[in-house]
Amino acid sequence: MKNDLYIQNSLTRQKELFKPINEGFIGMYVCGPTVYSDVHIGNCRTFVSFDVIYRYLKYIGYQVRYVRNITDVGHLTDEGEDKMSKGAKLAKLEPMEVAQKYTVGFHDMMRIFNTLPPDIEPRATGHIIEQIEMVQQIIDNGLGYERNGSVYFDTIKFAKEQDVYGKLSGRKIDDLFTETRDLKNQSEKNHPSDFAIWMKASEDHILRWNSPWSVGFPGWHLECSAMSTKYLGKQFDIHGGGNDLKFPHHENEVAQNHGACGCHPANYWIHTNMLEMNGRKMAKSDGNTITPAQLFSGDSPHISKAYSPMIVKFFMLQAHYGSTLDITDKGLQDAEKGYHRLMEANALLQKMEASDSDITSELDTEINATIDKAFQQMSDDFNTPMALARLFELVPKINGISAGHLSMDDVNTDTLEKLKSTFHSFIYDIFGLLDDVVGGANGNGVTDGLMELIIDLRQNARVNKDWGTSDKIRDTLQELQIQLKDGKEGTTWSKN
RNA sequence: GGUCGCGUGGCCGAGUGGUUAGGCAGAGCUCUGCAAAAGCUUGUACGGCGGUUCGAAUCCGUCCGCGACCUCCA
Repeated sequence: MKNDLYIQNSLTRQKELFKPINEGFIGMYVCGPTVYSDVHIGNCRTFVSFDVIYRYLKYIGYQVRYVRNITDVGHLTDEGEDKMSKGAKLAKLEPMEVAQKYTVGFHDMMRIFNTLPPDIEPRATGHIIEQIEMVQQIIDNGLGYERNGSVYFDTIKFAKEQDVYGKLSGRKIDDLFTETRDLKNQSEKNHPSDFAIWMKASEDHILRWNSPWSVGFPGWHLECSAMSTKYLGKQFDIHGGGNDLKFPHHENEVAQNHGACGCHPANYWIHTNMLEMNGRKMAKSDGNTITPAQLFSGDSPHISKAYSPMIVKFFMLQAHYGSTLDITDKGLQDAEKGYHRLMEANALLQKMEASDSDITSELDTEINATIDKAFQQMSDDFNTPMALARLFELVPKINGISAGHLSMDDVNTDTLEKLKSTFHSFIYDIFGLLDDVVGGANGNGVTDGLMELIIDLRQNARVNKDWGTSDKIRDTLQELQIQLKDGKEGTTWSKN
């Protein structure tokens, strides 16, 4: 089952065989959210993607330390104003109040999507000392310079000394010389491509700390370098984030790590791609956006109905993390049906009893081959759509056995167990889906009991050919979003 | 303008130098009191034009279209 793992490495632009620095252990750092507003559905996709990666790494037996930060300082807007204090002024709240509010909201959303919490979730404001130390190291190594209390990273000197800057984001250093965008404090810098690692605070800047250079605050890119180094070491295995962070954030992070520690921080860089809606980038400015809450409530002009978090998650899993994914109402509707089909097949499967068979049939061979393929494809750069496709190939087999079309006698006892554990592992352990579909799955005794009673009454009516009563039960339940399914073995139910 | 990526059947979305992705939708059939669900069967494809090759949707070139990034961004 433990196939070799291959990862598409953004650093080399190649799919590479994964080899951890320390056998059996993985250090993974993922850039977390800036907590100055409600979490965006695009953020959710990124963190769902990395959750699946985290879960799979653990599933195949690694001990993983997953570090995902909370950015609560230093992330600048175009106006040069700190996002935290900007939000605070607008809402008349303390900056940390704003950070706290949206951090809690973020955690709630991550829980709703059933993602696992990271092993360490450090905050930028909790690591000011580490960041100041890193600035000092960069200065000591000759790659940082101070101007009027702010400290800048010397990208030109770094680029001349080592052929590193620009490698990750595929930027040529020459292009950096032609950068023309006009930004605040640009004149203080030796060169436009230099970036702040410590910023002197202006009078009205609320978030500020003492430092050897000025009362100020750390540059945005610094926190990730400082915290990844602190918790994972100077060199670790995987660094992840949305691909919009490649430049400048990740590129600058790499520069800082070189500047402070003289080495490249991560062996494998994983970048997730963007979520679009109706073929265009999501943007609040032109209304082409939807919030997680709107998806769950259906309260948006872009969708026709509500979609549960698990449907949205399943929809995301149908695309590879490295591809852009287009949210459309139709796409979500299709995902809903597919998700139900998978969960219902799983419910049937988990109830199946083996028939003590040890024969090797064609069906048996096919099931085993498909299972192996599913894991093999999941190990090929975490290809969730391919793994899902393999599970869907197995669904007709499960339904076929259940319907009596295929025979359980053709399935080896061991194979059935393997099939059960494969479905369970993928659905719950690896994809992190929850079952909000199949009746009885949530262990709600009262509901299950009532449903059993209703199904029993309807069955009596049907035996007596009292179609009026049986159809009334069926139609009324239908209105309550409960679907009855008459099969050979009796009637089951599920929620729509 | 620069850099990178993409263009697959009605829709979404994988993948590969020659062999079925998968989901949803469609068609036919089976089952069913009628349905639903389920099962079986089935059609439609790789942006245009060149090139490499025994063979390309898959490699190369070019054109067209789309998107992302270029110090707000997951």
